[in-house]
Amino acid sequence: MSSYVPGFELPLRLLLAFRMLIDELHTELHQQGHPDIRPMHGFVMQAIGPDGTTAVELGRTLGVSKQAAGKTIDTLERVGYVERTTDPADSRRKIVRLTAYGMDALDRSARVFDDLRARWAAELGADRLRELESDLRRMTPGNPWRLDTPGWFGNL
Amino acid sequence: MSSYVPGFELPLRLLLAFRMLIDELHTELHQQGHPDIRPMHGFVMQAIGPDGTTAVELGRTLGVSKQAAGKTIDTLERVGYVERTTDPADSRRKIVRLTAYGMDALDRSARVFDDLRARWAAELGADRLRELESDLRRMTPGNPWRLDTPGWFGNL
DNA sequence: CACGATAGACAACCTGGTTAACTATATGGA
DNA sequence: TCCATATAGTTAACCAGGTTGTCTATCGTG
Repeated sequence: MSSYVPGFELPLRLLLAFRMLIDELHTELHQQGHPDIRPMHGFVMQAIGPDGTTAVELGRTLGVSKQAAGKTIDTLERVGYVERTTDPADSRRKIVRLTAYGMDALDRSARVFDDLRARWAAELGADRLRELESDLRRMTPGNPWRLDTPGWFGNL
Repeated sequence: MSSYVPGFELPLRLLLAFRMLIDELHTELHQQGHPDIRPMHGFVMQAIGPDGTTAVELGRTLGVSKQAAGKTIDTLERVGYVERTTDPADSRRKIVRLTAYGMDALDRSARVFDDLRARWAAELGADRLRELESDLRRMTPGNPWRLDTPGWFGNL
């Protein structure tokens, strides 16, 4: 709105900064052979991890029901980012694993984020950026790898 | 997941910080007579503004179709945050205005965000917080009142 | 070996987005 | 003045992704 309230700016700037980075990442990925990737996919693939996981476990990690996790896996499978294999040790379980294409998306994401961070460092100075990260780390204790973001966005 | 990639931390911390503020805001609001408010409502009510708006205009502001804006208005109307009145000057238009209850939600949000910012200042020091905000402002040029967040979240 | 727990699939439902089609009303130019 | 065009809002059909509940198959243990 028009009325300037200092307290409003902090959350909005944090969100804008996040959106900027995510948008730039995906513009890059779309040009680098990943036209179908969406921001959510990155979170899910991070949650799947290098060793694979199951729908139930993925649901717990993402903060959604196992059914919702199953649907998400369906989507990623259709795009070619994951594949399901049955667990030889337990025929109830289906292990979801990243494909080479999926791992490529994660590798490229890491590289793009590093580039974007370097751009921030060039603009702000390396010291200021480190301070910014340190301050954010201080205000958001715990590991940054909380991947329940899909569940969180769900009830926005 | 486990492999530490510096570039990944920045966006994740920005998002975590945003989520923390939003979650704390809504915990507060739920206890202050707004049990039905959801994060999205704040954005929409900000977009409606003190003078009211129409569904088409709101859709443009939020970055969604006029039909989606209409549905959102329905929801907010049901909860009691907005009311529709017909424009006497143009009988096609229906002006959507915040109710007193809706304005109360915005007022309380502003106060809670100010409190949260004060808590950050107490933890980080006022100078560091101002630097953090200044750095974010520098990296996210433009006004922070881009309210197309609902549309943006839509295709996450 | 039977029973409780677990993994996954399926169905029905909700929300909030989309596009398309339709009605009613304004508006501006011939 | 009248008609063509543009605009506001509603409705419908569809989609994605979340929910809960139910069902089957399999595991593991007492």
